[in-house]
Amino acid sequence: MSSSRIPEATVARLPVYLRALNALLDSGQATCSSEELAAAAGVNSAKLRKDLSHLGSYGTRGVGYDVEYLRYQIAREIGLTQDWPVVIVGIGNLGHALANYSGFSSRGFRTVALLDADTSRQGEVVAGLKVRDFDELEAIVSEHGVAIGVIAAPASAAQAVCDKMVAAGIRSILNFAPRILAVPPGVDVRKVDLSSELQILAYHEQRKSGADRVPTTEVGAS
Amino acid sequence: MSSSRIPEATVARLPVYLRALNALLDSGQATCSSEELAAAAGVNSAKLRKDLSHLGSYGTRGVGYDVEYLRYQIAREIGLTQDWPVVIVGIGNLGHALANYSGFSSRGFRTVALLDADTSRQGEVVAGLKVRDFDELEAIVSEHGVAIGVIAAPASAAQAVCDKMVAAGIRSILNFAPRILAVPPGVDVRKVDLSSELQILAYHEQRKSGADRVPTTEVGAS
DNA sequence: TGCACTTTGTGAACGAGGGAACAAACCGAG
DNA sequence: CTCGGTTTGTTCCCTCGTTCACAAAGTGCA
Repeated sequence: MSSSRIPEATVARLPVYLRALNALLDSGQATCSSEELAAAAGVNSAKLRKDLSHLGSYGTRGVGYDVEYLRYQIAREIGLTQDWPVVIVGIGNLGHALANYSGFSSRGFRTVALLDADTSRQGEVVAGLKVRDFDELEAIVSEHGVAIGVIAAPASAAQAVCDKMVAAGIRSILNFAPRILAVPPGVDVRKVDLSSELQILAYHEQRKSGADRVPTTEVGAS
Repeated sequence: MSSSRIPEATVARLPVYLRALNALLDSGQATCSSEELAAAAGVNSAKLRKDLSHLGSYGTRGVGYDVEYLRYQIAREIGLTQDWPVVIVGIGNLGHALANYSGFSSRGFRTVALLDADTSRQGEVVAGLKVRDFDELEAIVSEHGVAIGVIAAPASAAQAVCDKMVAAGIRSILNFAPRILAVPPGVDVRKVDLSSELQILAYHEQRKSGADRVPTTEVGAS
């Protein structure tokens, strides 16, 4: 059951478990039960145990999980025991925030270059890195073996940036621009869509407050 | 089939359809087929049609959908025909980016206040709004009828900010801090987790490049 | 009007994910 | 060694979501 394929939903939760384990480790806890870890991760314990069972049997019945050991196993499974060089394209407001975000530079990920097509931004130093020209992308990818690219450019430029990234050999893209990206097979794109998230909240909020205003009782059969 | 409950997966895609329709409208297209719209939204046409069928029958067989009409219907369904006042708490790098992000201020959402507990940040003007003290949250929420809050504060402060928001009457929260938030029933939280997204990409990237390096053939039975 | 053609809306099969419940395994006391 | 208590790993079942395939409904032309 260990090295077969891990369900996508489980993969998406592994980073959450990892963060919860780090927090437990910081608080000095050596072992934890599935109940404890599940509470810290915001899921129920049955789901947690099933998720972990996809990686292997890393717990001890009657005892629980060794925090440090489990943390390492999850990190290894995700691939954080190796170093991932990352390139960020588009150093506007969002690009600045991402470059300075500690979660990006720490723990397995290393920002090796900040790029922008706007010459007025080039040369500026952000988070210890000088902003370089977008045309240098291919050279940088080759030099550092970059596999992951982050697009923080405006929507109008996103597809062009994406195409260049793919041409340069990048096969995993994190896209912050509000645009659907077309990529060839074998390239993964994950999008972080700020306005979509807000709109989803608005939908539910409308239904919450609308329950006492809009009756929706049009079912009155004659 | 129109006004019953809409599946969560469909709700999550409605903003994508809305954006695709806006793009079509900008390019001057008056009608579109499900195939066209699906391509623009990055889904297959069967899924698109089923999603739209949950809202009602807004298309014409043999013809397609009227872009402007469908756009309005989706916007109404999401709740974007009304105005949603929003408060952003935590005006660091990310808060700056969010405040300036056009997708937040336009189209139904209006940022009414930027708050920060750090006195050194207060008074600064960002995106036309002066940064105010976090303690003013409750007054602002009452005054503007704010239902949606955005947390861009550091992880260590996120839960405290969340609690204050809930106490002030906010029932929908968009959380950018890397921390699981505990909220009472009736409050919705959506999280945008930058480092999780990167880690998920890393996982898949590892499997892609690992296929020719790590054999994973430990199945050799004795 | 009648017919060929296009496109939507939906029914049904299929697959993935979630939750409850339980057997298997481990610990520690006596 | 045995037994009670605890916690994991797994099985079963149900719900939700996706995809296929097709009938229903419209258009335009002869």
